[in-house]
Amino acid sequence: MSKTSRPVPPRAPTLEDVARAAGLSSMTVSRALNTPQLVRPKTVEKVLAAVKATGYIPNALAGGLASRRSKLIAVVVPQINNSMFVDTIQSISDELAVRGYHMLLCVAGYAQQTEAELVATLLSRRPDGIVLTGIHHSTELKRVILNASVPVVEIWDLTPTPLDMLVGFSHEKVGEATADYLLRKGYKRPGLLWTVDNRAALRKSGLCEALARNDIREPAFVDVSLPARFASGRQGLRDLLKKGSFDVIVCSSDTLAQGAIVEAQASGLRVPQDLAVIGFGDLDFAADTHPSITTVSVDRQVIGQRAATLLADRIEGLPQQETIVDIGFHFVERDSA
Amino acid sequence: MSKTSRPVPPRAPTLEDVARAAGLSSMTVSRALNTPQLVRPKTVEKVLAAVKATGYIPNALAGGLASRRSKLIAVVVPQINNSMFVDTIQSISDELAVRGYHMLLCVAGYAQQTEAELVATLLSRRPDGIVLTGIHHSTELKRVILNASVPVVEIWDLTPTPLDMLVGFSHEKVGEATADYLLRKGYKRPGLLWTVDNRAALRKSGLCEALARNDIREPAFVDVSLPARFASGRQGLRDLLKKGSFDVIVCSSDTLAQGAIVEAQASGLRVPQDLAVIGFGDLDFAADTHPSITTVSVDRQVIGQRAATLLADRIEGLPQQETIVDIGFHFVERDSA
DNA sequence: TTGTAGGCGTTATCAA
DNA sequence: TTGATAACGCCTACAA
Repeated sequence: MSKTSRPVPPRAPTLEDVARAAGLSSMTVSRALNTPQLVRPKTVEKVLAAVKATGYIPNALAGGLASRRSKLIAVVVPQINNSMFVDTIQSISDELAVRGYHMLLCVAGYAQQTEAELVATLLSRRPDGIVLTGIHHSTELKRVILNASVPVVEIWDLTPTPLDMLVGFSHEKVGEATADYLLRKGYKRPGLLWTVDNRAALRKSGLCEALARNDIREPAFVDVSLPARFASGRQGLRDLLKKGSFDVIVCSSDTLAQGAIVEAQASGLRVPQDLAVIGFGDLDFAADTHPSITTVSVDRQVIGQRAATLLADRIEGLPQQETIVDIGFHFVERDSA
Repeated sequence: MSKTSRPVPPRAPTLEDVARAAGLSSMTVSRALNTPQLVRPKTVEKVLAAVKATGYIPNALAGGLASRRSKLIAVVVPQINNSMFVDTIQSISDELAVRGYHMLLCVAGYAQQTEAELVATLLSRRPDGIVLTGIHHSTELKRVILNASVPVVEIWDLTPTPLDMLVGFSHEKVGEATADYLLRKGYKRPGLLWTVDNRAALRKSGLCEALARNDIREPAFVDVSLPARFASGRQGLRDLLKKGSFDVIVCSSDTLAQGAIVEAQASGLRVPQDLAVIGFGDLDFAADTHPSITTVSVDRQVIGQRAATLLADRIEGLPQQETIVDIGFHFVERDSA
């Protein structure tokens, strides 16, 4: 009165179970699933039927262990809830999905120590590739990652000496382009509303040095904590206006610019006549605010798409052209400055 | 003249390598790393030294295969670049990190078919738990997921019959609360600016039915595609104003509300005197726009935090209280309505 | 085109 | 407290 029929297997069906059901060897089933072109069509059919019958779901842990390819890409970003990065993350995810990879997403915060530790634990998943945000990493992280000899793409920055591959643009040049615009438009008294992160700092120094070369000395600025928010833009402008008088406010992101514009208007200043405002990023609202925001456009989706493509190509041994990609940027003149 | 010294092992060091370096068995090394309290302190020291010396990084694929616990949580969301979800994702990620799990993030789009397929491939990673957005899933998805008998948390919605666990709130009630507010404030001619997703639809029907019970018939509305954007708010209001005249515009998100407010102001309407606007979500800018946005506040971070906690507790066999969590919401009266 | 043998790196289990 | 052995489920390599 005990084990009469099936003892109800509590464990998930394996390749072996499918093979048994199909009257084949497990190896043939594996081939039918992964490289069907190497298997007789009729056999493939049998296998697929058996898969459906058994409810088989492959075990990628076992597969990855055996094949040494996990089909996993680890992505490390400082923050998710940051308008700058979400679009990039989404496009990485989309492109990876097309290529058959899954995305392991890790939020590192802006502390280097944390990033090094995170990457170490991520490597235990044996990802086929890693995406890192930025190019400033602790030596510990570099050591670990180079030692693992896993393909890496750094994004959102530019350097002639990346760890491996890179997709980004020059933040210094963004700063310079902004300075050029200010000079061309005849602005003389700029004020800065600036978030405190590495990339923003580069844009700031590019801007300030270009201004200095034209005899405009270090502008007054207000630091803003991350992520950039509308409210910080409003508050930041209030703080800035206490420090002096300005004809233009340059913001390290459109979100701050949007806040600054509203704050200016709320305090009776006309934008751009009384106070001009410049943003960065060309976020989706920038063209539609009132006035629309003069800003620097960066294709955040392309960054993700190219990064994912670089990794997948490298992993799959496909020929690669450039592995250092400057996606550039362009200045967008609108109504706010 | 060949293999004199180390033949440079191209493969990553394994437990075996560490064991050799420490003069122990691999099993002891494994214990020292995972359950140090079961190993003599001095032995643990030796192991840690050997780990550092060899540069050992555990292989979670092998570990997961052997232990049947992957320490991986799969998270499925419709979109990342959607202000509503990012905060939840970030808090899931944060909480999971604390608990020692990694997050596999998948973007499903809003098509059910896609979600079912995605989850099937996700299950091949043998995640210890899954987070699904919403409660509307294809029967295929339900079958697959129940069959896998993996802990599941559905988020951002409420139902007495979840697949497993659930953290959310009632969208119908949000709609009703909004209707109550409209009635209390004496608004008679509402117009709707509404995104086309399941949850928004629930809020809409909750709103419309409550209005109907008070003899206000189905309001005019304009559909907006996802993700909700500032520009859609502006354009949407233009479209809506062609359909009739209104004393209040109810938006399915604060982002739309922000756009609608700017559009109203740009066309000479005072908010709220000429036209009131109500949003949803209490996004970070809602309190600081001009006028500030009357909206419904939802703690998006708590959703993520609770979801992660529920999963981790369940996985680790910890006692659980409620597995259906209504985090509620509250109406926030500000200046726009 | 299909099958066999062996190993991927870890942990569960039992023994010492 | 430590070690030996046998899975875990799949894929590489080779053989038929």
